[in-house]
Amino acid sequence: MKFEAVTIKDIAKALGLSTSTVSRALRDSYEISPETKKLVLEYAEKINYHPNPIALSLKERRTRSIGVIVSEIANSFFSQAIDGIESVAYSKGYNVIITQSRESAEREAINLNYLTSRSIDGLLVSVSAETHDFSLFKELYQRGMPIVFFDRIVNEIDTHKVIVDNYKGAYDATMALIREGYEHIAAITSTAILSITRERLAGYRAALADHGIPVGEEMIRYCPHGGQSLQEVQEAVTGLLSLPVRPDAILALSDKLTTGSLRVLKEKNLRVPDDIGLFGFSNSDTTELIAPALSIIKQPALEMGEIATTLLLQLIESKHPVTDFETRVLAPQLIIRESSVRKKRNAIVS
Amino acid sequence: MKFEAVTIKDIAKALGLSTSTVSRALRDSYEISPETKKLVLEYAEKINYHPNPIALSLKERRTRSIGVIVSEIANSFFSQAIDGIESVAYSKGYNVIITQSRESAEREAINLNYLTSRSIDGLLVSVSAETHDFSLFKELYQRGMPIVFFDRIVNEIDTHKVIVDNYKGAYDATMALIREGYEHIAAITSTAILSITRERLAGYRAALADHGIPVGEEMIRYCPHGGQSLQEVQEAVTGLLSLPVRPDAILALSDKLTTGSLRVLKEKNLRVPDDIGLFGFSNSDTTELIAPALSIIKQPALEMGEIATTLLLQLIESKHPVTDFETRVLAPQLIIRESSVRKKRNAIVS
DNA sequence: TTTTTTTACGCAATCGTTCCCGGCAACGAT
DNA sequence: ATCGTTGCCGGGAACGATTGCGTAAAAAAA
Repeated sequence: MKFEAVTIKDIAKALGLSTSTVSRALRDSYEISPETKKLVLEYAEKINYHPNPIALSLKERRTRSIGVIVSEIANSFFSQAIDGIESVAYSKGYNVIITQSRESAEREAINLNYLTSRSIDGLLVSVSAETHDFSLFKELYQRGMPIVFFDRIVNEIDTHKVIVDNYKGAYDATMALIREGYEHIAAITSTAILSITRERLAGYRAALADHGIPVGEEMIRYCPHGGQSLQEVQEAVTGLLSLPVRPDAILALSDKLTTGSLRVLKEKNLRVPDDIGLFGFSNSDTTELIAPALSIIKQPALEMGEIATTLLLQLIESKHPVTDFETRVLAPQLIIRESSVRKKRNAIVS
Repeated sequence: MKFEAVTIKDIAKALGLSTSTVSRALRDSYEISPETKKLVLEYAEKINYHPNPIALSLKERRTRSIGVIVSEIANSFFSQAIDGIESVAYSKGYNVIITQSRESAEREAINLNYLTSRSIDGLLVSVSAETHDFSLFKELYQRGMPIVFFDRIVNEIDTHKVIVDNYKGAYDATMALIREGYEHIAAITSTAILSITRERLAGYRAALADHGIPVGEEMIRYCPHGGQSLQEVQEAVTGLLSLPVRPDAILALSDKLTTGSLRVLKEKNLRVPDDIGLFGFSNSDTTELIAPALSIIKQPALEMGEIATTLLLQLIESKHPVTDFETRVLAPQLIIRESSVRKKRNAIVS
């Protein structure tokens, strides 16, 4: 089960040179005569020599690999983001090590430990819904590990961040519901500490306030595990429906919650959008095929992954310590389809 | 931008010992006195020592990381499989390096090169739809790289493989369509060389044959890029619909093709399942929400990833060369919903 | 011809760790 | 008093590559 062996020593031995000479020849050093270079290069090519990246890592104290922590790979938003991360990383010669927290702070900590013990050069993080304590990240960051946050960011840590304009996304979606005549708009979201929750709720609240609609706190339901289990969503929706003033629309603030809410509403035989409207954040690529076609706020996930990776690599490869950090805010895409449009009309697939 | 430094040398220096002693103490060697061990272990704990995995890799000639090549991460089947791969790998202390071929043989070759040059210990592969030439894999495999294929396998290479009973899946789905009264059942698939295409088509053909239905080759359409672009699917479906005997049902043989076909049928204002039935392979988790609720053949993707990884790690960690290989065949799950059930009935969400 | 400079290469240290080989006490046995 | 043992530990060579420094021979300058 051994695999390959050809090293610089083999070349040196075969050609009667020293390893230093071979190394320099391969790196095209000026100290090596053209003939020797040619000799070495041709021989290296012939026996299919490739420098051992492990040895290089040891010497240069860098691994050319970056770690990624997301809550779940099999989630449209994250798999699209990883897509972007991967393409940028590989094009620059880095590889990507992916871990998932499954919305658990504990697993997140384990992954963090694992990744750093594997000596990565930098870290891309979208924190879990459960994470209340950011001290692990802070500590790591202060010890010099380059970190870029995306989507679910940590405000207390001053580094590059990539997000979508969550406030605007939620504001516009709520506006769309209001314009459609919905009056009692509820919100379902994951945990309250999450940056995306705060920003999106703020947009939701602002839109209601701007229209003189009172914002009842009972209209906001939190799913501690981000909708990982349907039960969580069931409880949230059921709670909303049993309110004195029953909501006539739901704004779901993340991917899993959007489809989850629809599932529950269908179970309860409620017609969307007539009995109750639905608008939600989602990056699933089948939302238009769903009945009713879902109105969604879509994030440019791929682009976010690309940008985050580009920023991280800048951080990693910068000679001087970076002190000037930026937060890239991308525009969400609002797609209004059937689930938020009250009056029945012919299904015009947008 | 430097990150941590604490090595075995630091411990040795601080404690007035040699590096060999410290190393042995940490590895709990019998040659070290209990007091020294205690001293070393406590100090190591105190200064938060972690062995440098790079140095170990160099010494042990193994990296404790495995490479993965799939066609697309943001595809339900693969993201679920990766989920399984990840969980097994991490539990055994391996990390996972993921690459995607995007159904291109060229990108696949590049990734293959990249992964091997990063010295991975083993490889998990689901080949791209375009790959005609398996010589790169063969060569690599013969040079001693452990490889396990899953889903889209390479029959010519004798190693562990993990698949689903594609024949049965397609056979049963076709049967279901026949039983429902559909008479002209077409098939849409990706390239013909792909193992899954061959197996699934065989099941499709057998079911038709068993019912005395002639199998017209014009009823089978191939999408060279596996449905990566909708246009491909559009052409396939349009071709089918303009046939002298118009098909009254479509069997889609992969994830992208199933939703793609539905998209095209909707564009053409055809009612599913009344104008035309649809059954397809899919691992998307929103198929039941789609209108009409899709009848699907679902693969146990997570389990496939887990098994493939377990087998690969066995290969990697085996002392003796393995010669006895197995092909694990898992059962697909047939979920019959609305898209393949002709007569209208109340939407009973299964 | 002698001295200086240039050219072209080798030696050895380094990265962090493991492990083979020795070595030196202390101890019991002869 | 001498000889093996045993217990504990250090020196140093690997693993594969880079790189500062030293130096022979060849070329240029004196």
